[in-house]
Amino acid sequence: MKTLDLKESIGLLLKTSAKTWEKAADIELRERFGIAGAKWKVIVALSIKEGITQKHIANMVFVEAPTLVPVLDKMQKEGYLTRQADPNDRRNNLIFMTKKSKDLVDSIIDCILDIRNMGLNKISKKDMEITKKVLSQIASNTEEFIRQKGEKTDPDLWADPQNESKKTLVKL
Amino acid sequence: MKTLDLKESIGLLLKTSAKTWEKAADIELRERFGIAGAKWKVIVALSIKEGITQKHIANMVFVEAPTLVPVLDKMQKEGYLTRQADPNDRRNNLIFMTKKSKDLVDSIIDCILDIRNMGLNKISKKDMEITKKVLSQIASNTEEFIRQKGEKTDPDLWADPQNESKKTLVKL
DNA sequence: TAATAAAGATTAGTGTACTAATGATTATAT
DNA sequence: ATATAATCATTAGTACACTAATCTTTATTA
Repeated sequence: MKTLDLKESIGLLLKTSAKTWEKAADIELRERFGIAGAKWKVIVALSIKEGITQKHIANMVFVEAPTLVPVLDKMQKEGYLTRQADPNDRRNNLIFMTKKSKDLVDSIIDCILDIRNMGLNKISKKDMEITKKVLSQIASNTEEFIRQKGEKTDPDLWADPQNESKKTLVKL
Repeated sequence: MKTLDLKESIGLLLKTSAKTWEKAADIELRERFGIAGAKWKVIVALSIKEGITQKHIANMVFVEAPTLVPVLDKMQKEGYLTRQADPNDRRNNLIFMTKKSKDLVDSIIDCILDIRNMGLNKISKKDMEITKKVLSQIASNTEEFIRQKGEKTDPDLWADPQNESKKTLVKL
């Protein structure tokens, strides 16, 4: 019977470092602003462009639309954003920031940059560039594989004019 | 108001590549053996050492003990493993493989290696080494940060004699 | 030894994320 | 022009992962 060191599994390595990073960010954002979970990403997305659809936000933060619904519900209830019917296309909800979230944007971005500095401590710029390239290639390889298996892989991402083609993602 | 390119967020890059990798692995394992989700990791963990506690398996696959309970329930019902009371410490459930899962081990490991080859396509050995080092450093940085914030970070991992000290994880 | 603490498995509750299906609306095509 | 297809938001259902709390059993300690 063969055996395999789970600690050598790339998938687990990716998963654990992603999980730990997210937890650190969550702790800090919660401590400074009481913002938990996926909320900060929505605020940053809206700081880039307001009055966009829920689908559009979902693409920007790399989740499916239904995942976002309860998040937006809660954020709306807590006064971070408003939903407004699109007069030009009544299928759309257009999302706008409130003063409460606009006032937070700069501090949140500062916080994210602090977390980034902390997380990348002792890592050279060059090594980080290589890592980004490798992770993009991994994402590209596995996405292509999934596509070949006939399943979908955030296809709206490439179609979305807000995101300037596949090249942009690979640069990630 | 500041702004920040979400595509430059390390956390999101880690999360998306981890997610896509996991999805690819899930598709392939499900297709070949009908094994979904976290099951393969449990089988690989047991192939390393049988008759271990649920807590021990949880540590090996980097999840909390309660997360594993329903997974093991299902695997037991499907005949992949058995739970046996530990005669020396009646708090423990010792987990053993069945013939059904033993017969699968070699094929599962082959499959994991195939997925690894696919996922790492076009990535040089050297770049991958650097990436592993960087991801380990990121995990180490963020874990240290979380610890300083007074929260726990899989502490059992360091205490577990099966894992040879912190160095092992960093080598990940 | 008796009280207290710790540890393993579990349950309950929450959050996150997915797919599939639905209803409303808009686009496309015959 | 009308039928068909596609799109957005949402609901329902499933899965997974976490924390907190409980039960049982074992360790520690006063």
